[in-house]
Amino acid sequence: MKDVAARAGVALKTVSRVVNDEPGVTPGTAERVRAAIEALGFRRNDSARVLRKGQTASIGLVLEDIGDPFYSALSRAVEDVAHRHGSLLFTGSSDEDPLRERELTLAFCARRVDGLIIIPASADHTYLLPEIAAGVAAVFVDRPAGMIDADVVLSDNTGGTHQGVRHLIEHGHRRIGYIGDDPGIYTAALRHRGYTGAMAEAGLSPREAWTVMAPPDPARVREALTVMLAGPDPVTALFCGNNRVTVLALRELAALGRTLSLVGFDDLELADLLTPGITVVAQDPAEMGRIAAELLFRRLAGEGGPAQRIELVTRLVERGSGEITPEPPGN
Amino acid sequence: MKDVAARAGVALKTVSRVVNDEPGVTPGTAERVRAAIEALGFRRNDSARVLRKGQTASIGLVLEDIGDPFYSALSRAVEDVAHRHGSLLFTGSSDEDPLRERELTLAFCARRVDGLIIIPASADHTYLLPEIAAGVAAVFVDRPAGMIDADVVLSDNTGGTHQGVRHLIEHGHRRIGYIGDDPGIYTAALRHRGYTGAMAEAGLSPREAWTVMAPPDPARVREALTVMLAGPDPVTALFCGNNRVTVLALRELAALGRTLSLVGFDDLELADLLTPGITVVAQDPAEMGRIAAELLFRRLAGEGGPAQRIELVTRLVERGSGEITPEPPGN
DNA sequence: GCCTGCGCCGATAACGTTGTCATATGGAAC
DNA sequence: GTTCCATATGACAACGTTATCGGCGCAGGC
Repeated sequence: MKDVAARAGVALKTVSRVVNDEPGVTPGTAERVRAAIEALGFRRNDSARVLRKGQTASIGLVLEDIGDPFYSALSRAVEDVAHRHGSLLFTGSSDEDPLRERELTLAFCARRVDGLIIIPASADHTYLLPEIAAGVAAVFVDRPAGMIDADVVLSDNTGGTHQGVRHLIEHGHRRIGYIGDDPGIYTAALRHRGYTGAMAEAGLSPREAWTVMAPPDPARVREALTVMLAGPDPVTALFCGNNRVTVLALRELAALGRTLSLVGFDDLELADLLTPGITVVAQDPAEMGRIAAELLFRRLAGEGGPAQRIELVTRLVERGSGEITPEPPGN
Repeated sequence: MKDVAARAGVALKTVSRVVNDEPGVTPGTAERVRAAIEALGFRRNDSARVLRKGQTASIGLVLEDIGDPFYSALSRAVEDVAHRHGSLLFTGSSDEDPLRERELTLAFCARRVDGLIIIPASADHTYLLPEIAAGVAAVFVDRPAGMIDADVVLSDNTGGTHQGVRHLIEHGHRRIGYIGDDPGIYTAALRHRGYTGAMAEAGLSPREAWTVMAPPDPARVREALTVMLAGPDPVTALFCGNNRVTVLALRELAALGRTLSLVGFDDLELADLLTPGITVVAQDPAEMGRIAAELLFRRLAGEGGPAQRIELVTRLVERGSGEITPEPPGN
């Protein structure tokens, strides 16, 4: 910038004015400066700008795994909102590891991001308190923050699952299995609650062996299905607590040569092309990302008020309901 | 940092030393400094550090759409490599818009990223020359850079398609349709070449109406299929130039109530569960990302030498080959 | 002719780090 | 006791911007 000033025969500050489109520069001078910029291939160093201004025009997104379609859709929506606000986006995957989440988040803070969007892996976010006090905005998505009061955008996990299970019940199913994720995960626990609620509401008391809650794993899913399908009164339907479980269950069912009426939480690409079609409780990851990002930027623009908790409804997408086999005789 | 120094009764520089684990600080002093850091909730401002050191420990990734599974898998691999090298990752989606690609790239450069990984949307990357001269490393992925000589990691698009089409031919197909993306896209053009090559090699001369090259769009795919399936000699097999086309074709075929032997470029989640199974020419996006990122960091570590061009082989994943209907009698 | 106000521009001080060099301190060697 | 070296610490400049403020020229009103 100094070189540009020298070449254009003006002061540093004048170059700065031109670069930032500030008023108070004669067109002639501005033109000379622009020519010098062009000639020298000058580009402003945003690091220095950040240092001086205190605002970085960037936000950080911490999620579980950018490779997962659910999160990548969410990420894309966040990026679009950030772009509209002239912000760049840092992304990082925590792999569901609280330590890594913390590392990533603090690394973003050290870069002085203006705000954070976090899909929590940790149950304790008090480590963020100094940052928040220092002015960083944070919005949590998919799961609430741990031990601190913060904005959060959620899906109606319990209600959605309830609706999905009721759908199965209304189609005549009585023996319905449930495979969910690790119960330590917030969403997994809530969805499971939706299942037990819907079953209880219908006066059904599922066997203990029909519920499996564990990190998705082919062997475990296969074993769970084997148990559920054994004996004289096997399950006739299955609810899967997330898309990874759904995929594993479909694959293992195919391997076992069995089919079940299946409802899954989270939509799947191609779900409509499978036979039988898979009914799903769909979240809208893009909408979640959009809403969270917009809330973040409202906070950054100075919007006050207490922490918000926004819960989005899920949508039951019925596919191939006709395929759901009615309860076989004998029950 | 000044405050920390004051509270610990030491000079600024000593705090800096402690923060950076530099040698030459008595354990006692270091402990006092650490206590002050803890008490004040101090965290180093990396913007200032960047300004001073000239290295940002961050890289930028410009891709077409982070929401697309192919790119998100690639992105995840890049992130992992970056993490191993202590770097953070900026990501941005260009939406196949050259202007947006340029904007994003230059914004990353203004933040002084150490390096760039770019999936090009533009045919002219001369705008990067000043940046590269200034020391930014750049590796291109999936498509080569335009008008400049730069490292690039590619798939064997032509060879992969050739192999996929030959697979169909070996299974007895003679009338094979091709639906690809906009021929202006590098990969789309090369894949199409693989199709024409394989057909010619087998002495087949496909009708013009059996090839459609255009941005994926449901209506257009449906129309293309209608034409290909009309008349006394309809196509018996179809090659789809990328996963978006494959999905559209599957959907439209289902709507038309027809099935075709289908081979697609790019793998699909759940492709194994469809009936008939979909044979694909699989790229490994994670591998591409990993290799590109590792090359980038080698360049950043000072590795010289001419620009590299790395071409990765594709893998033909046969699924449900039994389902491929042999050429009907009459031909 | 002098003062006032306004529009353009420049000098200088920050922003929060780190690199360089100088200084203090203490112990070992003579 | 003096010299010397090593080690711990500090003062200060520099990184590349932007904010503040002041100066300078020029037009207009008395």
